[in-house]
Amino acid sequence: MIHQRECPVETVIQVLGGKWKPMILWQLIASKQRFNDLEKLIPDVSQKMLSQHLRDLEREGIVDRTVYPSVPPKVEYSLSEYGKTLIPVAEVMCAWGAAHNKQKNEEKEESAS
Amino acid sequence: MIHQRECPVETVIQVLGGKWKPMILWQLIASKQRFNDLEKLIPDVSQKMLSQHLRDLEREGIVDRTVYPSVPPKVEYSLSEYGKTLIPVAEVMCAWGAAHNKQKNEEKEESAS
DNA sequence: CGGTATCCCTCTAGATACTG
DNA sequence: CAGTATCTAGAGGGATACCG
Repeated sequence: MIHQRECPVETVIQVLGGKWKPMILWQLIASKQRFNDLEKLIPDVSQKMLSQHLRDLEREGIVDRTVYPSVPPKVEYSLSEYGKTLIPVAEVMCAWGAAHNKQKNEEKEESAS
Repeated sequence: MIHQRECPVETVIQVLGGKWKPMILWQLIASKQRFNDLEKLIPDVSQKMLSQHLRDLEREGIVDRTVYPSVPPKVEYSLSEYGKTLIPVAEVMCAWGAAHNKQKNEEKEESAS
């Protein structure tokens, strides 16, 4: 499938390539979350970046945003049906990334000995 | 396989996340290339970025750099055996990215009509 | 041929403060 | 609760020039 000059690998990197986007995606794969929940689940993210990344993912059609008109306001973010097509992609990336990290750690231990 | 707080998806994005890295990878999957060949194959890349990205990929063990001590100098870049483990990952990403681009184009055409 | 070195600019992300 | 606005720092990348 890699047969074009403009490789769409870049597309995936753009969609997933914000600092917190993989983490957000991973949390939403587990289950839908409120804004505040995501803030707690991803300790170091700022409100600004969380909001911005969620809006990016929403614009790509990956995340659904549901507003409940209550007081206090309640907003739920969830993986859309389309967003679920990203799960197998994320799994493959995750597997290679985990193996790669493991190998790099082993290299570090070798050089330390 | 997505079952940890620190999702290694980020690792893949870091490894492949330079502006020209997917393109470089794609060219090296096709066949080994000299520095100058890559410059021609990737029209808009600067020498600086090509060099830098190649060094990044080399450090990650994905690309092999072979220097032939001749005059004029000759350097060949090729995908390492380890680097080949990235091919299936790139294929999955490529497939999703292509489908995503296609869908976004269709949306644009709809709104234009 | 196959690079480095330097300068500059833009874009992302963080900190902080404020709001419906 | 769920954001937006503003300012700033730092990394990534481009242009240009030079080198073994």
